[in-house]
Amino acid sequence: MSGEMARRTTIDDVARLASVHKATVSRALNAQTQHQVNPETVKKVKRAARQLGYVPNAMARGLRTKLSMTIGVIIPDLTNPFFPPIIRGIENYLQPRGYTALLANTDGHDAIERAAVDSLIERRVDGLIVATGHHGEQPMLQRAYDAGVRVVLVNRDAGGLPFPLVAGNDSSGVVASVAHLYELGHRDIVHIAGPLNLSTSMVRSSAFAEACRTLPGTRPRTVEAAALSVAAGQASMDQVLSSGLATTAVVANNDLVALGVLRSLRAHGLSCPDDVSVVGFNDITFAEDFSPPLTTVRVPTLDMGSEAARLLLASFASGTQEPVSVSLPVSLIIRSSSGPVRR
Amino acid sequence: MSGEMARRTTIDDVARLASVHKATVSRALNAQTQHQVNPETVKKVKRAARQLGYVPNAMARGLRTKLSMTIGVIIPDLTNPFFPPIIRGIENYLQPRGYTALLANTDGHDAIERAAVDSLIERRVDGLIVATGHHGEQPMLQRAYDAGVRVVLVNRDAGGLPFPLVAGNDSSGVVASVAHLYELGHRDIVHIAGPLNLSTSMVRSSAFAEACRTLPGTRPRTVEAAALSVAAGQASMDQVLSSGLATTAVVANNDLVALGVLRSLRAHGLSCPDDVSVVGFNDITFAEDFSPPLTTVRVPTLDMGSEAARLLLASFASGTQEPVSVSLPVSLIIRSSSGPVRR
DNA sequence: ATGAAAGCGCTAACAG
DNA sequence: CTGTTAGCGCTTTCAT
Repeated sequence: MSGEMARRTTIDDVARLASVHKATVSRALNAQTQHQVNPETVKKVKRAARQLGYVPNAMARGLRTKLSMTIGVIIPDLTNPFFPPIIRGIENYLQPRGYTALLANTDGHDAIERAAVDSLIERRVDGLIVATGHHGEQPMLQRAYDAGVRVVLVNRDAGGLPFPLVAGNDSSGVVASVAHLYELGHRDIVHIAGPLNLSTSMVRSSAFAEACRTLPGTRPRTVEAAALSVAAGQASMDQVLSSGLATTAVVANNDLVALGVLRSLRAHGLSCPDDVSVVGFNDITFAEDFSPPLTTVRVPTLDMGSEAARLLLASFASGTQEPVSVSLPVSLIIRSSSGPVRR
Repeated sequence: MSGEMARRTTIDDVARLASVHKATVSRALNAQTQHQVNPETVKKVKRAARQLGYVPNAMARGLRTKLSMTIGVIIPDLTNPFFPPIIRGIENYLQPRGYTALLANTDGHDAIERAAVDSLIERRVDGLIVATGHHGEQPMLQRAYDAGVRVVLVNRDAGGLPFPLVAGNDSSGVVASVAHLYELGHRDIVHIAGPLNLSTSMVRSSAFAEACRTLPGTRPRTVEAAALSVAAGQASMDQVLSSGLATTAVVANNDLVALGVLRSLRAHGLSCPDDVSVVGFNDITFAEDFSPPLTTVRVPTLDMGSEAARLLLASFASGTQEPVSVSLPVSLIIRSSSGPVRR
């Protein structure tokens, strides 16, 4: 109806109403520089700003300061309950420090990730927190880094890139899982690994093999799931069951895969844990509500997020970035999906 | 180590390398204006841009064009599996059209939402998709609208504001739930409503009351949960059970609340559905994996998201915004948490 | 088909 | 303590 959209009020409008120069308005409205302005003037300026509903233009400011006060966060799959708490941890750290997180969801698709990184660089994010690390993306992240964008990896490492990584201590989690099953009498243990281009899959499957090696009498086996999804986990377990080989316990790469295992077991008329014990990884929300409640490894997701953010902002302050790796402790949560081996 | 961060390459750098004026570079690199440039020149410019790794500065462009090509998306709770699919629906529509979604998570907290909206307006988002609608936020959204930001609401309506709304047909879902329980012989049905400042809570609890009114012999009751969370659902059900009043079925405001009900039942040594049947709402991921698998109302979340985005972009094109409301069909998904009333 | 010039809204020297 | 000036990187008239 109104036809024209009213022009947004600018710093000049505020300056005019307050009868000062726009530079003074800028100083008065900025916490950093406010002290260089007469308190009376500050009050006058703020009143004018409020009266006009003035909201500074972040694009103009960023263009001038070469700072966007924005951090790009790249997530492989928002529908995996593992990631939202990490995001919250990141935001918890960022928000009080004046930074905003710009989320990009890649669906695990490489082309989407490329486009996302481009879009983030266009917006001149000051840094990047990347949860999609995998082997084969060197060029993309390297380009980001060359563009002056600091990078911190979270959860997953990226092959050969000298970026800091914040992750849970995956090995110790897997070792604890295997030991738990061993104590319950299990010897025929299958590991359903994730795609092996992910560092977490590699680390966990190595830890699995190593743990079994130290435990006498185990007959370990490893199967690689096609993806980190419920469907892929179910398909892998279907395959394990139809192989005919004895299997009394499963260590899954993560909870989604474990859930797929649970579904497969049910579809085959098998009981968990009476026929097969299952252990997951991550302790996602709802893991305790599955049928049966899932034994799994709890990872401190909130801390992972905030620690990654902390490392990133610290690298702004120091100007340098050392590839320190932070390893956070994990703990085995024993629920009902694991039990004594059937005799 | 390197001390200085290399200056980002600008359009002038590209112009110099290609031996043309920066205006020509701008035209050559922009799909809209590319046709006004000699094809040879375009090729030359693109080669230079690639060689320098040139990435245009979105802040500079936005400052000039007064378009950020960015849509703010305000979500109450990212850890609720109901919302990620909506976000994906939004992104699916936005991305191919050159827009980027800027996510803001409010944790259902009003102050955080206010800060988020401010931050989005500072960044000059072209529009807002709001999933946190509730009574009492008029000033905030009104301010956004006055600032030239178009708004579309999704899932929840906001009291009295003339913004388009995209939602599921909640009434029909509740009616179907109640009818389902009625057919199973249930008469003592409790509705655990969400906080009544949410439109969805109001709509669903009215529909519940109305449905029971048309069904002879029902003894309906309604309890209001303190929040839309598992914990609040569990607390409400604890309260219902300790009231001593007969209850054979529960219609929960959403799946999180329903999950809390399941936990409460288990804690009280009651069986679902043998002692009490439970119906949820939304059909979140994992609802089928709960113990027992949850009977619930499926809402087309992906479609809700993309439809909201479509409406928003349409309002840019038309220049006007009519408060059309889109109501999407829902369907009752019957699983194992509902069964015949115990006799 | 290309170049020249102006300006989006802001902050940061530099004066005074 | 405040005003002046310049310029961040881009697009868009307006010329030519």
